[in-house]
Amino acid sequence: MQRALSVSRMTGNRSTFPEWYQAVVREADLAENSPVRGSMIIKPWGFGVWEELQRDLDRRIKETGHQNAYFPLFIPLSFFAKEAAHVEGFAKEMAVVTHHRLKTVDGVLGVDPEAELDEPLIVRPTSETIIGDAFSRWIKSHRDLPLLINQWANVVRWEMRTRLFLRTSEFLWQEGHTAHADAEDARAETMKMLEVYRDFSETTLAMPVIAGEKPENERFPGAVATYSIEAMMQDGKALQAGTSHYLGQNFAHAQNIRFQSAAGELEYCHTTSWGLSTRVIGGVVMTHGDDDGLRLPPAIAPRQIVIVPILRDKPEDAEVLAYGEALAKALNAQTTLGERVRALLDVRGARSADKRWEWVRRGAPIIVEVGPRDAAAGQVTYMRRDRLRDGEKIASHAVPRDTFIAAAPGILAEIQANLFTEAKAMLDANIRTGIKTFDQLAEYFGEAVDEDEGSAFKGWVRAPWSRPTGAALEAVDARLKALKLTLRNIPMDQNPISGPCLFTGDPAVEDVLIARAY
RNA sequence: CGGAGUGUGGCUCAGUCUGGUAGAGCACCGCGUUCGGGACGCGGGGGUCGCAGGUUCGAAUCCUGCCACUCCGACCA
Repeated sequence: MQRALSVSRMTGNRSTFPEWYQAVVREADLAENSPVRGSMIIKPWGFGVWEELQRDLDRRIKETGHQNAYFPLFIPLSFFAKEAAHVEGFAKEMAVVTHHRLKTVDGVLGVDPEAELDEPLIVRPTSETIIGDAFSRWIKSHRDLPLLINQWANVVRWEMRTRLFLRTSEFLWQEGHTAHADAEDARAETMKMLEVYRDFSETTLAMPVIAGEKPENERFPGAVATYSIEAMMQDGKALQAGTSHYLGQNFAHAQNIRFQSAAGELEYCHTTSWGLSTRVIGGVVMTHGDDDGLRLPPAIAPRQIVIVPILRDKPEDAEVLAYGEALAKALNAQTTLGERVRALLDVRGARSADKRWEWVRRGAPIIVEVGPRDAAAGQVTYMRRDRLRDGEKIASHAVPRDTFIAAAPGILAEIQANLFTEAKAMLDANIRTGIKTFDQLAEYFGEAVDEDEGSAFKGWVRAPWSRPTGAALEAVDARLKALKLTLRNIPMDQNPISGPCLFTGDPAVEDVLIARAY
């Protein structure tokens, strides 16, 4: 039997994992590279996934009291320049608009040198500055606070090296921006949205994560504190899947975001920002994909149940189609995971075997076949994408039609839970504790990293540390970098201190996560 | 921007060393037989061989320069 993909994800050779990832993205019709360097085309099936998860996250954002708005794509350079650390952090990765007109000279189309802008415009890499500017005008009184705004937008960061979904020059995301009267309220907001991301990731994406605070060297430019959720991919590397920042009064000072307190004093706001991007689609691929392609959690599958009719260009086809249509209708009338079931009868004129495998590669959670025999017997034959194979054999189940209709919402919920459970087991089993010294860490991850061979699966290490800062932290970072490792975050859920600092030998204050990362 | 590799039809690649009418498999179109675990036969469409120069009677092939992509670094959601 031919396999769905020509590359396997689990070969023991890490260098093939990126190839497997790209194969799944392509074979599942999620996205493709575009003619524009580093920018991708998100295809209908991939964008459908984005729309489903966007709808779910948008609901959560609104339920926590935020309102959507939209701010400009272009940010005046002067706006950006107001917060020093922010400028420094993004200076190397910005797209800049300098002209507003083209001109044909000697038959060659080029930029009109006379159309230079007085002030360059930055294509937003993030919108703290342009939204902060609006906040400075919107906020007058303590009665205007908290101001809770979110926008869905595209942003551009001029990355050196790009990968579909995981890192593209242009990507889609939501960015929340809020202003508060005091630090306590702003910090509570930061933590609240971190928790929204954690729950969204685990419940909707079925992607288990570790939520925690980023060490100071990994902070968002201009932030006082940065928090992240980190997910473990099937190659053991960490993917930062969402971030939430407490910005203190840094941006408020830079942009004059002030309010008059109840006591009549002028005070600077405390602000936050938080974002989650199309990157999580890459995370879903690398969390749930297998050697047959993508496996989508039902909550974000554009089609949760795909019915493939077995057609033979014969009169009984009409009966099969009618049977399939009635089945789709009955399924769509139900709810699962709090929403209408999304079932599709695939009536395209392709061979049914090809259609079935296309839906396997795309990750449709349940694939149903209905043929003349099913129609005659009043039954359906279905397969679950999360448990497609029993060894080499495809595991399919024939059940009475009404039984299936009644059971389908529950099966979808079970698939959703099952994908999470599988991924959670993988995460839990691969966080190594008990490493006491840096030498042990180096030994564990392999001191010499062969660039061609890659290295075997290692997962993450969780170890006590003394939370060094400044130059001491930079030294730690440099030692880790030599092992291609990074500090991921300091988990919110802390264990009792199990020993001295892995790096310095000083008394530890907490655990930190160490991993190779995307 | 550094290191390595690759550019030949939608995809995977052969052909390049040794210059001589651009190929294969899959995909696509037509017809027929099929269809319940990735069909088969016959016929067909589609490529200025990454781009620009050069050498030559003749360049996918040799030379020079450039570009793009992939992987590994640096950067980063």
